[in-house]
This record gives sequence, structure tokens and C-alpha cells, in this order.
Amino acid sequence: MQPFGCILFIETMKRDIFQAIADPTRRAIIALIAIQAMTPNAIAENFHTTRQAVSKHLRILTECELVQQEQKGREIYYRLEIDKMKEIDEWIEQYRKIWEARFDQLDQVLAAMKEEKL
Amino acid sequence: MQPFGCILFIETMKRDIFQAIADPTRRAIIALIAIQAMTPNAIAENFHTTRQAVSKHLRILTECELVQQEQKGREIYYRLEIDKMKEIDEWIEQYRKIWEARFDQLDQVLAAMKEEKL
DNA sequence: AATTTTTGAAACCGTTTGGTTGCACTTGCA
DNA sequence: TGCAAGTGCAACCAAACGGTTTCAAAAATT
Repeated sequence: MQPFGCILFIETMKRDIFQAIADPTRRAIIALIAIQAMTPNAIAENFHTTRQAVSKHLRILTECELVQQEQKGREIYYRLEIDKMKEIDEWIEQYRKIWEARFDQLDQVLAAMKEEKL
Repeated sequence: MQPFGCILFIETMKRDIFQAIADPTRRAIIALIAIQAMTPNAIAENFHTTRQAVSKHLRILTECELVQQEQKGREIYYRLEIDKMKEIDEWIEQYRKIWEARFDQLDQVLAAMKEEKL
């Protein structure tokens, strides 16, 4: 990679969303704040880790834009950027097409079997 | 964790499917064999890594049952277990419900605005 | 029977990950 | 103005990851 391009890459680098949801704790955080925006302290109360560890997870989720911050006084509320989840849905979509196609084939087979019985 | 439970856990342990799809190379492998079953050698030809590295990826994909082996002589064909992908779809489903609900709300707002204009 | 092909497993290595502790900064309140 | 609360960041650490090289085993070919 070129030196200048590399610096630019680091600056604008976004974390891979699939890597972000790979960690079970992060998926739990996502599930938590999907209901309502929460502060790091409030989130940490739900896990057996330190607040700082949660903070690091939130950083990763923010880096890939899965989560957005809202400052309210000295508290920071983190909320899920639900639209970003669509990226995962778009990826799975191509495979959904495959299993739906298979299902249709099975449907045709079953229909053919029914036909045969008549 | 208890000592005995732990051993059992290791034995029956299945790799996390989200951790499996976190790696871009593994996602590429999944995309490749979704079209048709392939041997490790054939798969490796598509990447800038050694065959052994691909073999390790296939091991991980097999461990979480995303992939199945079919021995044909001395060749082993790996094929995608498409049904396993539904697990990811089921996970994203709960969030799909949220953004679809939001979309419906927006729909109602737009309808109300239209009403107002009349 | 000897050799080639196809493959997985083991050992090793540098990097990344997820966690902790300690510290610094900002905000709200006495 | 002090002080507590809420937060992020840096340094450090063990474990996991992704890769390579080397080796062993089984099936096909000669």
C-alpha cells in the first residue's frame, strides 16, 4: 500500500461490521440498546465486565457506525443505528434467494408427487 | 465453569457462526462454494494464500456446520450448508422487525402530512 | 511396488483481540 | 471553588487468530 494512501486509509478506516457483531458481548449490547438508548454505565451493569471494557466495545460499534452517541449533560447515551443492520441483511439476502429457490424446487417435487398419486 | 461441564463443553463445542463469518476470506469461500461444491485446492486457487490456510478456514466453517464435506476418491468436495445461514437470518429478523415498524410509522406520518395538505 | 496427488495436522510466529488497572478530562452540584 | 459522577484513553497482559513451513497419511497413477 502507498504511504499516503495508507495514512488516509487509517484516518477514514471503518471497522468491518461482521467483525463487530462477531463478539457475543457486542451482540448483547446491540440487543440492549435496540430497546432504548443507554449510557455506558447502565450498559455495563448488565455484564460481568468493567465499564471500560464496555466502553471499548462501544468504540468498536461506533467505528463501524452501528451505534451513535447523544451527549446529555455529562452522560452519553448510545443508541443503535438500526439502518446499519440492513447491511448484514443485504449480505444474507443473496443466500436467502438460494434457500428459497431450493424450497420452491421442493414444492414442485411435492406437487409432482401429488400429481403422480392421482 | 465446573471442571466436568467444561470438558464436555470443549468436546461438543461448536464454533460461533458469527465469529466464522467475521473473516472476509471465509465469507469469500462461502460465496465461492455457494455456486458449487469445490475442493480445497480449487478454492485456494482463488486466493493469495496457501492451500493450508484455506484448509484451516474450511475447518472453522466445518466446525460451525456451515460447510459439509463429500469425499470423492482422494478429493474432498466442500459444499455450503445453506440451511445454517438461516441462523444469521433469524438473528437479523428481530432487527428487521424494528426498521420495518419505523418505516410504517414514517408511512403514517407521510399520510398525515398528505391529509393536512388537503 | 514406487511415485504422485490431495489433503489434514502440528509447530511456530507476529498481530489482533478482549480484558484489566490507572489516569485524565469534563460536567453537575454542594 | 471544591468535589463527586460519568466517561474515554493509554499501558499492559494472556489468549486467540491467521498465516507459513514442514511432515504424515491416504488414494490414484505409473
